[in-house]
Amino acid sequence: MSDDQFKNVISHAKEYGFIFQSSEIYDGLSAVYDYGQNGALLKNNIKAYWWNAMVQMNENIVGIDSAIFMHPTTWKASGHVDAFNDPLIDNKDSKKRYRADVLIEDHVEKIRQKIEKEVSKAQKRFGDSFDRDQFISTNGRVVGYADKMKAIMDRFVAAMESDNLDDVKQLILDEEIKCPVSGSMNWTDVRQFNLMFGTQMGSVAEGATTLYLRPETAQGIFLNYLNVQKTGRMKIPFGIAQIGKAFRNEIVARQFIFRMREFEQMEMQFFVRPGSEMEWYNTWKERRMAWHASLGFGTENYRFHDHEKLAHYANAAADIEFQFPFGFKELEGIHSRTDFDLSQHEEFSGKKLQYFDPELGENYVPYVVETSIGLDRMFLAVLSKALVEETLEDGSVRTVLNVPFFLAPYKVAVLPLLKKDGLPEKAREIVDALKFDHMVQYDEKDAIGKRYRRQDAIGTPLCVTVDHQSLEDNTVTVRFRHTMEQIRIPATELETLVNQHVSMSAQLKKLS
RNA sequence: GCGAAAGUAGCUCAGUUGGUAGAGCACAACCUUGCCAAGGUUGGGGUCGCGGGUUCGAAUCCCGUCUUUCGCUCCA
Repeated sequence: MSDDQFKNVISHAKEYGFIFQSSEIYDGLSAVYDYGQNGALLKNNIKAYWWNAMVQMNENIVGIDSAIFMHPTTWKASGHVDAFNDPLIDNKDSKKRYRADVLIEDHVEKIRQKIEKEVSKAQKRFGDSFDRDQFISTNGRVVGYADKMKAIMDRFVAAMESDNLDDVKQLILDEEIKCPVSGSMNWTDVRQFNLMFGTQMGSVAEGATTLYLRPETAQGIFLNYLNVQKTGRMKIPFGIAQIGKAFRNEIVARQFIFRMREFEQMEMQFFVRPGSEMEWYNTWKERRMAWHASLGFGTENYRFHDHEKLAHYANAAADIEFQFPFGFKELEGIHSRTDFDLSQHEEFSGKKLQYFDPELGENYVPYVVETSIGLDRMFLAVLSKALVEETLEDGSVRTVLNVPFFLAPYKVAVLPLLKKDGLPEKAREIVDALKFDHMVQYDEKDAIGKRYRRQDAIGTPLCVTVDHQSLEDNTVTVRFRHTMEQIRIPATELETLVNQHVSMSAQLKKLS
């Protein structure tokens, strides 16, 4: 798919009330978006399909909804406080960005290599009688290098601890550290990006606590794992699912709703016996791929990407990548997180987070297999693949949102063929009969063909049209979005027909 | 954050060497209309992203800024 088609997706999303840029009347807020009237419905349906596939279909998976605010120690234990803080610097000539700490460490490493060079030279000279430790502590040149290394690292650590980023830059200038690409020292200031958003709880004057908006929903599950296990009498293996907002202060957030600073995750943490994690990891890879495939967008649009470089907590990780308009990108992550998180929380909280396994007769900290999908990315995946410009037999073009019926914002549109002769009243009766179970739209404006196309554009699967014959024999025509075909049925059979076509349960049956 | 491009009505866009803004579609009302973006009449909607500057006069030229897209970079 080309850039043009991606632009179509974005403008269609706005034109038909799916996605609006946040705070548009104030020129917008970078990389923040709002869901409109149709977008909210579609998003809720995606959520429901995920939630039902996880929680409703699996006896051993339960769902929770934890708070966005969490005790600040949570993020020390999880590693986010350390790993989400990088001092960054750009070289203005090469336009390359570096982590300042990496530049300095590389520089120190070069000095260390000089010491090694001196050592090996001396080793050759003295032969067997060479005493390495003594040489290092007495040779003037080597001692000078070592002192310099220590001085650089001390200064760097002191500067970082006191948040003195100006001195970090000055250190780089003093040491004449050059850009490996351009070879210049034309550096920007050092800036620190904390990827977590901070806020204050309590009065700032009286020593408020700094809280973070959670950068992932997973920790809310880990902190509640024993509560759920005990109150739900859960036996391993079991899972806890959650849908919720997470926040990351991304340096660059782009590509529409693909990478946003405020986003929504659908995560499930599956707690397993240590040693069985790889088996479950593979099981969940398969199950999650099957869930995606069930939407019918074509299996060629999905692929696994196995991670070679693993995060500090994982012993296996894979992404499910989806072919977005801008290429294959991560849609969902499946990670074997080991017992890292629970062990860290044991250590930081001083509370035991073990599970007693009655079959083995022993206590252990469970291992965790995580499935984590970005809801907004899922939304973008659905929208971008469903939006089609179809050329009809007569050469005209029809814009249609081919979303699976059970995900469509509105399920039925009820349309009086004419705006007179009692047809609107009859149509209203049908709306009133269907609205208890389904999102139904009523439309009497414009010609019937235009109304059909309007419904196509927002993905409504079924249009019910009321005509004069309807008043005589109580039959209506039903027009299907995907084929444009029409059938005439008694109005009394409408409810059954609609249920049969748009129900999510039929879809869930296919999945299991 | 750097570089490039762009920003005019809800959408897609036009707007000449600087002279007080247009089209199509969409929207609202009415008329017409028997099934796939029909026709007619009327109407609403824009301080041309925002702020400065140059000028008698700026959508147009200059500077700044915000937002978006693309590339780099980053990405648990």
